[in-house]
Amino acid sequence: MAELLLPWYRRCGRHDLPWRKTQDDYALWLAEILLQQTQVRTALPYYGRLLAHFPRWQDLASAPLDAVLAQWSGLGYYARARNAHRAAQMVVRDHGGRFPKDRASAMALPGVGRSTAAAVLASAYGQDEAILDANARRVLFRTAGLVGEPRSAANDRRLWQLAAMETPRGTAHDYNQAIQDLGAIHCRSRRPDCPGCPLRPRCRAAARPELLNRYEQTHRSDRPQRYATLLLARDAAGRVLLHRRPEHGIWGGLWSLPILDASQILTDPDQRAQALERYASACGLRLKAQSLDPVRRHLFSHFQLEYAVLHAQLRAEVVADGDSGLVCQDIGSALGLGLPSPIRRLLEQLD
DNA sequence: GAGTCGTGGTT
DNA sequence: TAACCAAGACT
Repeated sequence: MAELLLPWYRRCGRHDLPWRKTQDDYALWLAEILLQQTQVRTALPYYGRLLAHFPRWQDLASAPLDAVLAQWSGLGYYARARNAHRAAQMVVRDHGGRFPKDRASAMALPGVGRSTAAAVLASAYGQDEAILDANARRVLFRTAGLVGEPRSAANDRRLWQLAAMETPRGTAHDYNQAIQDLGAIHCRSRRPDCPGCPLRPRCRAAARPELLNRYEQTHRSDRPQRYATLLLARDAAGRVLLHRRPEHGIWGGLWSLPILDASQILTDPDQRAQALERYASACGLRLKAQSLDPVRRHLFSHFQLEYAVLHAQLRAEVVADGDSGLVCQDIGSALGLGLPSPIRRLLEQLD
Protein backbone atom coordinates (compact mmCIF):
# COMPACT_ATOMS: atom_id res chain seq x y z
CA MET A 1 0.00 0.00 0.00
CA ALA A 2 2.81 2.41 0.81
CA GLU A 3 4.21 2.02 -2.71
CA LEU A 4 0.87 3.11 -4.13
CA LEU A 5 0.10 5.75 -1.54
CA LEU A 6 3.34 7.70 -1.22
CA PRO A 7 3.65 8.81 -4.88
CA TRP A 8 0.00 9.83 -4.83
CA TYR A 9 0.54 11.71 -1.58
CA ARG A 10 3.47 13.68 -2.95
CA ARG A 11 1.33 14.69 -5.90
CA CYS A 12 -2.12 15.20 -4.35
CA GLY A 13 -1.68 15.41 -0.56
CA ARG A 14 -2.84 18.35 1.56
CA HIS A 15 0.64 19.76 2.01
CA ASP A 16 -0.62 23.21 2.93
CA LEU A 17 -1.95 22.18 6.35
CA PRO A 18 -0.04 24.22 8.96
CA TRP A 19 0.96 21.24 11.12
CA ARG A 20 2.67 19.72 8.08
CA LYS A 21 5.13 22.62 7.99
CA THR A 22 6.57 22.13 11.47
CA GLN A 23 8.69 19.56 13.28
CA ASP A 24 7.98 21.01 16.69
CA ASP A 25 6.77 18.27 19.03
CA TYR A 26 4.49 20.66 20.93
CA ALA A 27 2.77 21.98 17.80
CA LEU A 28 2.36 18.46 16.40
CA TRP A 29 0.91 17.14 19.65
CA LEU A 30 -1.48 20.09 19.89
CA ALA A 31 -2.69 19.49 16.34
CA GLU A 32 -3.39 15.83 17.09
CA ILE A 33 -5.44 16.74 20.17
CA LEU A 34 -7.45 19.36 18.29
CA LEU A 35 -8.16 16.95 15.45
CA GLN A 36 -9.63 14.23 17.65
CA GLN A 37 -13.19 13.70 16.41
CA THR A 38 -12.96 17.06 14.70
CA GLN A 39 -12.81 17.91 11.03
CA VAL A 40 -9.75 19.68 9.65
CA ARG A 41 -11.72 22.74 8.60
CA THR A 42 -13.17 23.16 12.08
CA ALA A 43 -9.87 22.71 13.91
CA LEU A 44 -7.80 25.03 11.69
CA PRO A 45 -8.62 28.41 13.27
CA TYR A 46 -8.29 26.97 16.78
CA TYR A 47 -4.84 25.63 15.97
CA GLY A 48 -3.59 29.08 14.97
CA ARG A 49 -5.22 30.79 17.92
CA LEU A 50 -3.94 28.31 20.51
CA LEU A 51 -0.39 28.37 19.14
CA ALA A 52 -0.44 32.18 19.21
CA HIS A 53 -1.62 32.28 22.83
CA PHE A 54 0.42 29.30 24.06
CA PRO A 55 3.41 28.86 21.72
CA ARG A 56 5.35 26.35 23.85
CA TRP A 57 4.78 23.59 26.41
CA GLN A 58 5.77 26.00 29.16
CA ASP A 59 3.22 28.62 28.10
CA LEU A 60 0.35 26.15 28.13
CA ALA A 61 1.50 24.52 31.36
CA SER A 62 1.71 27.80 33.27
CA ALA A 63 -1.51 29.30 31.91
CA PRO A 64 -4.64 29.34 34.07
CA LEU A 65 -7.09 26.64 32.96
CA ASP A 66 -9.65 29.40 32.43
CA ALA A 67 -7.43 30.98 29.78
CA VAL A 68 -7.09 27.66 27.98
CA LEU A 69 -10.85 27.03 28.07
CA ALA A 70 -11.46 30.54 26.75
CA GLN A 71 -9.42 29.70 23.64
CA TRP A 72 -11.06 26.26 23.34
CA SER A 73 -14.52 27.79 23.59
CA GLY A 74 -16.76 26.55 20.76
CA LEU A 75 -14.67 23.57 19.71
CA GLY A 76 -16.38 21.02 21.94
CA TYR A 77 -15.13 17.97 23.83
CA TYR A 78 -13.76 20.24 26.51
CA ALA A 79 -12.15 17.39 28.44
CA ARG A 80 -9.50 17.68 25.73
CA ALA A 81 -8.62 21.15 26.98
CA ARG A 82 -8.40 20.05 30.61
CA ASN A 83 -6.34 16.99 29.64
CA ALA A 84 -4.05 19.03 27.38
CA HIS A 85 -3.43 21.50 30.17
CA ARG A 86 -2.48 18.70 32.56
CA ALA A 87 -0.42 16.92 29.90
CA ALA A 88 1.61 20.07 29.26
CA GLN A 89 2.35 20.33 32.97
CA MET A 90 3.49 16.69 33.02
CA VAL A 91 5.72 17.21 29.98
CA VAL A 92 7.38 20.23 31.57
CA ARG A 93 7.75 18.60 34.99
CA ASP A 94 8.54 14.98 34.11
CA HIS A 95 9.92 14.97 30.56
CA GLY A 96 12.20 17.98 30.32
CA GLY A 97 9.79 19.96 28.17
CA ARG A 98 9.76 17.47 25.29
CA PHE A 99 7.02 15.08 24.21
CA PRO A 100 8.13 11.69 25.57
CA LYS A 101 9.90 9.48 23.05
CA ASP A 102 8.44 6.11 23.97
CA ARG A 103 4.91 4.90 23.43
CA ALA A 104 4.16 3.97 27.03
CA SER A 105 5.20 7.35 28.42
CA ALA A 106 3.30 9.13 25.67
CA MET A 107 0.12 7.19 26.40
CA ALA A 108 0.47 8.00 30.09
CA LEU A 109 -0.28 11.62 29.22
CA PRO A 110 -3.97 12.45 29.71
CA GLY A 111 -5.79 12.70 26.39
CA VAL A 112 -3.15 10.71 24.49
CA GLY A 113 -4.33 7.28 23.36
CA ARG A 114 -2.54 4.82 21.13
CA SER A 115 -3.33 6.49 17.82
CA THR A 116 -2.50 10.00 19.01
CA ALA A 117 0.75 8.78 20.57
CA ALA A 118 1.70 7.04 17.32
CA ALA A 119 0.90 10.11 15.24
CA VAL A 120 3.13 12.38 17.34
CA LEU A 121 5.99 9.88 17.64
CA ALA A 122 6.02 9.41 13.87
CA SER A 123 5.66 13.07 12.92
CA ALA A 124 7.91 14.64 15.56
CA TYR A 125 10.60 11.96 15.90
CA GLY A 126 10.32 9.91 12.70
CA GLN A 127 9.48 6.72 14.57
CA ASP A 128 7.89 3.78 12.73
CA GLU A 129 4.55 4.04 14.49
CA ALA A 130 1.26 3.10 12.85
CA ILE A 131 -1.86 5.17 13.44
CA LEU A 132 -5.45 3.95 13.37
CA ASP A 133 -7.70 6.96 13.22
CA ALA A 134 -11.07 7.10 11.48
CA ASN A 135 -9.43 7.57 8.07
CA ALA A 136 -6.90 4.75 8.36
CA ARG A 137 -9.62 2.55 9.83
CA ARG A 138 -11.97 3.13 6.92
CA VAL A 139 -9.26 2.71 4.26
CA LEU A 140 -7.92 -0.53 5.77
CA PHE A 141 -11.40 -1.90 6.42
CA ARG A 142 -12.33 -1.47 2.78
CA THR A 143 -9.08 -2.48 1.12
CA ALA A 144 -8.95 -5.66 3.21
CA GLY A 145 -12.58 -6.41 2.45
CA LEU A 146 -13.58 -6.72 6.09
CA VAL A 147 -17.21 -7.07 7.08
CA GLY A 148 -19.12 -6.34 10.25
CA GLU A 149 -18.71 -3.38 12.53
CA PRO A 150 -15.50 -1.40 12.11
CA ARG A 151 -15.33 -0.81 15.86
CA SER A 152 -15.93 -4.36 17.04
CA ALA A 153 -13.19 -5.90 19.15
CA ALA A 154 -12.36 -8.48 16.50
CA ASN A 155 -12.08 -5.94 13.69
CA ASP A 156 -10.17 -3.60 15.98
CA ARG A 157 -7.45 -6.20 16.51
CA ARG A 158 -7.34 -7.05 12.82
CA LEU A 159 -7.16 -3.37 11.82
CA TRP A 160 -4.28 -2.63 14.20
CA GLN A 161 -2.42 -5.64 12.74
CA LEU A 162 -3.04 -4.40 9.21
CA ALA A 163 -1.99 -0.88 10.16
CA ALA A 164 1.29 -2.14 11.60
CA MET A 165 1.93 -4.40 8.59
CA GLU A 166 1.31 -1.73 5.98
CA THR A 167 3.20 1.09 7.68
CA PRO A 168 6.61 1.32 5.99
CA ARG A 169 9.93 1.60 7.82
CA GLY A 170 11.54 5.00 7.66
CA THR A 171 8.62 6.85 6.07
CA ALA A 172 5.88 6.18 8.59
CA HIS A 173 5.20 9.88 9.00
CA ASP A 174 4.49 10.47 5.31
CA TYR A 175 2.53 7.24 5.11
CA ASN A 176 0.35 8.24 8.07
CA GLN A 177 -0.41 11.59 6.47
CA ALA A 178 -1.02 9.88 3.14
CA ILE A 179 -3.60 7.42 4.42
CA GLN A 180 -5.44 10.21 6.21
CA ASP A 181 -5.52 12.33 3.07
CA LEU A 182 -6.73 9.34 1.07
CA GLY A 183 -9.55 8.86 3.56
CA ALA A 184 -10.51 12.51 3.26
CA ILE A 185 -10.19 12.84 -0.52
CA HIS A 186 -11.07 9.46 -2.08
CA CYS A 187 -12.04 6.87 0.53
CA ARG A 188 -14.74 9.01 2.07
CA SER A 189 -17.31 7.56 4.43
CA ARG A 190 -20.13 8.38 2.05
CA ARG A 191 -19.85 8.52 -1.74
CA PRO A 192 -16.30 7.15 -1.98
CA ASP A 193 -14.46 8.18 -5.15
CA CYS A 194 -12.99 4.90 -6.34
CA PRO A 195 -12.20 5.78 -9.96
CA GLY A 196 -9.40 8.16 -9.01
CA CYS A 197 -8.15 6.19 -6.01
CA PRO A 198 -4.50 5.04 -6.13
CA LEU A 199 -5.37 1.98 -4.01
CA ARG A 200 -8.00 0.73 -6.42
CA PRO A 201 -5.75 -2.05 -7.84
CA ARG A 202 -5.45 -3.72 -4.46
CA CYS A 203 -8.80 -2.80 -2.86
CA ARG A 204 -11.26 -5.62 -2.25
CA ALA A 205 -14.20 -3.30 -1.73
CA ALA A 206 -13.62 -1.46 -5.01
CA ALA A 207 -13.63 -4.79 -6.84
CA ARG A 208 -16.84 -5.79 -5.11
CA PRO A 209 -19.06 -2.71 -4.77
CA GLU A 210 -21.46 -4.49 -2.42
CA LEU A 211 -18.66 -4.31 0.14
CA LEU A 212 -18.37 -0.53 -0.15
CA ASN A 213 -21.68 -0.07 1.51
CA ARG A 214 -20.71 -2.44 4.29
CA TYR A 215 -18.91 0.36 6.08
CA GLU A 216 -21.32 1.45 8.72
CA GLN A 217 -20.54 2.84 12.10
CA THR A 218 -22.08 1.25 15.14
CA HIS A 219 -25.72 2.15 15.22
CA ARG A 220 -26.19 5.11 17.49
CA SER A 221 -29.12 4.67 19.79
CA ASP A 222 -31.74 7.38 19.67
CA ARG A 223 -30.86 10.58 21.42
CA PRO A 224 -33.01 10.97 24.50
CA GLN A 225 -34.79 14.28 24.86
CA ARG A 226 -34.02 16.49 27.85
CA TYR A 227 -35.42 19.79 28.98
CA ALA A 228 -34.13 22.74 30.97
CA THR A 229 -34.85 26.32 31.92
CA LEU A 230 -31.88 28.68 31.97
CA LEU A 231 -31.63 31.98 33.77
CA LEU A 232 -30.46 35.15 32.08
CA ALA A 233 -30.19 37.62 34.94
CA ARG A 234 -28.88 41.13 34.28
CA ASP A 235 -28.32 43.98 36.67
CA ALA A 236 -29.08 47.66 36.08
CA ALA A 237 -25.73 48.12 34.34
CA GLY A 238 -26.53 45.30 31.92
CA ARG A 239 -24.06 42.87 33.43
CA VAL A 240 -25.01 39.21 33.17
CA LEU A 241 -24.86 36.47 35.80
CA LEU A 242 -22.75 33.46 34.85
CA HIS A 243 -22.20 30.12 36.55
CA ARG A 244 -19.17 27.87 36.25
CA ARG A 245 -20.05 24.29 35.31
CA PRO A 246 -18.62 21.50 37.43
CA GLU A 247 -15.38 20.04 36.08
CA HIS A 248 -16.94 16.74 35.08
CA GLY A 249 -19.97 16.32 32.89
CA ILE A 250 -21.27 18.33 29.97
CA TRP A 251 -19.52 21.67 29.31
CA GLY A 252 -17.16 20.85 32.19
CA GLY A 253 -15.33 23.90 33.54
CA LEU A 254 -17.05 26.32 31.16
CA TRP A 255 -19.08 29.37 32.09
CA SER A 256 -22.76 29.02 31.37
CA LEU A 257 -26.06 30.54 32.42
CA PRO A 258 -27.37 29.33 35.78
CA ILE A 259 -29.81 26.45 35.43
CA LEU A 260 -33.13 27.30 36.99
CA ASP A 261 -34.56 23.86 36.30
CA ALA A 262 -32.55 20.94 34.99
CA SER A 263 -35.47 18.75 33.92
CA GLN A 264 -38.23 20.89 32.48
CA ILE A 265 -39.21 24.08 30.71
CA LEU A 266 -41.09 26.17 33.23
CA THR A 267 -43.99 27.29 31.10
CA ASP A 268 -46.17 28.22 34.06
CA PRO A 269 -45.43 31.75 35.34
CA ASP A 270 -46.17 30.78 38.93
CA GLN A 271 -43.74 27.87 38.73
CA ARG A 272 -41.15 30.22 37.28
CA ALA A 273 -41.58 32.74 40.07
CA GLN A 274 -41.30 29.97 42.64
CA ALA A 275 -38.17 28.48 41.08
CA LEU A 276 -36.63 31.93 40.80
CA GLU A 277 -37.40 32.65 44.43
CA ARG A 278 -35.77 29.38 45.51
CA TYR A 279 -32.71 30.06 43.40
CA ALA A 280 -32.38 33.64 44.60
CA SER A 281 -32.53 32.73 48.25
CA ALA A 282 -30.10 29.84 47.77
CA CYS A 283 -27.56 32.18 46.20
CA GLY A 284 -28.30 35.27 48.26
CA LEU A 285 -29.54 37.27 45.30
CA ARG A 286 -32.52 39.47 44.60
CA LEU A 287 -34.17 38.52 41.33
CA LYS A 288 -37.32 39.63 39.57
CA ALA A 289 -38.73 37.49 36.77
CA GLN A 290 -39.25 39.05 33.37
CA SER A 291 -40.09 37.35 30.07
CA LEU A 292 -39.55 33.76 28.94
CA ASP A 293 -37.90 33.34 25.53
CA PRO A 294 -39.30 30.89 22.97
CA VAL A 295 -38.01 27.33 23.25
CA ARG A 296 -34.60 26.65 21.69
CA ARG A 297 -32.98 23.37 20.79
CA HIS A 298 -29.40 22.18 21.06
CA LEU A 299 -28.03 18.81 19.95
CA PHE A 300 -25.29 17.07 21.84
CA SER A 301 -23.60 13.87 20.77
CA HIS A 302 -25.76 11.73 23.01
CA PHE A 303 -28.89 13.70 23.86
CA GLN A 304 -31.05 16.50 22.61
CA LEU A 305 -31.85 19.50 24.74
CA GLU A 306 -34.87 21.73 24.52
CA TYR A 307 -34.54 24.76 26.70
CA ALA A 308 -36.00 28.17 27.32
CA VAL A 309 -34.28 31.23 28.75
CA LEU A 310 -35.97 33.15 31.53
CA HIS A 311 -34.94 36.80 31.68
CA ALA A 312 -34.73 38.35 35.11
CA GLN A 313 -33.69 41.57 36.74
CA LEU A 314 -30.79 41.26 39.17
CA ARG A 315 -30.99 43.68 42.06
CA ALA A 316 -28.17 42.82 44.42
CA GLU A 317 -24.49 43.20 43.78
CA VAL A 318 -22.77 39.94 43.01
CA VAL A 319 -19.18 39.76 44.06
CA ALA A 320 -17.06 37.44 41.98
CA ASP A 321 -16.06 34.64 44.29
CA GLY A 322 -14.54 31.35 43.28
CA ASP A 323 -16.41 29.27 45.81
CA SER A 324 -19.94 29.93 44.60
CA GLY A 325 -18.88 29.67 40.95
CA LEU A 326 -20.94 32.77 40.21
CA VAL A 327 -19.76 35.93 38.49
CA CYS A 328 -21.47 38.99 37.12
CA GLN A 329 -19.81 40.48 34.05
CA ASP A 330 -20.58 42.88 31.25
CA ILE A 331 -21.27 41.21 27.93
CA GLY A 332 -17.92 42.14 26.43
CA SER A 333 -15.97 40.54 29.27
CA ALA A 334 -18.25 37.52 29.31
CA LEU A 335 -17.53 36.86 25.66
CA GLY A 336 -13.86 36.54 26.57
CA LEU A 337 -14.59 33.59 28.86
CA GLY A 338 -14.82 29.91 28.00
CA LEU A 339 -18.45 29.67 26.94
CA PRO A 340 -20.38 26.83 25.30
CA SER A 341 -21.40 27.67 21.73
CA PRO A 342 -25.13 28.19 22.29
CA ILE A 343 -24.46 30.44 25.29
CA ARG A 344 -21.96 32.45 23.26
CA ARG A 345 -24.52 32.93 20.51
CA LEU A 346 -27.11 33.98 23.08
CA LEU A 347 -24.86 36.63 24.62
CA GLU A 348 -23.75 37.89 21.22
CA GLN A 349 -27.39 38.55 20.38
CA LEU A 350 -27.76 40.69 23.49
CA ASP A 351 -24.86 42.83 22.47
C1' DG B 1 -18.78 -3.34 26.00
C1' DA B 2 -21.24 0.61 26.53
C1' DG B 3 -21.85 5.31 27.86
C1' DT B 4 -19.95 10.05 28.07
C1' DC B 5 -18.21 13.94 25.91
C1' DG B 6 -19.65 19.13 21.32
C1' DT B 7 -19.98 21.15 17.36
C1' DG B 8 -20.76 22.24 12.57
C1' DG B 9 -20.96 20.65 7.86
C1' DT B 10 -23.08 17.56 4.53
C1' DT B 11 -26.65 14.96 2.56
C1' DT C 1 -36.02 18.75 8.72
C1' DA C 2 -33.48 14.97 10.42
C1' DA C 3 -29.75 11.81 10.23
C1' DC C 4 -25.03 11.13 9.85
C1' DC C 5 -20.51 11.62 11.54
C1' DA C 6 -15.49 13.63 11.74
C1' DA C 7 -7.28 13.12 12.69
C1' DG C 8 -10.69 9.38 19.94
C1' DA C 9 -10.03 9.05 24.87
C1' DC C 10 -11.71 7.95 29.17
C1' DT C 11 -14.65 5.75 32.69
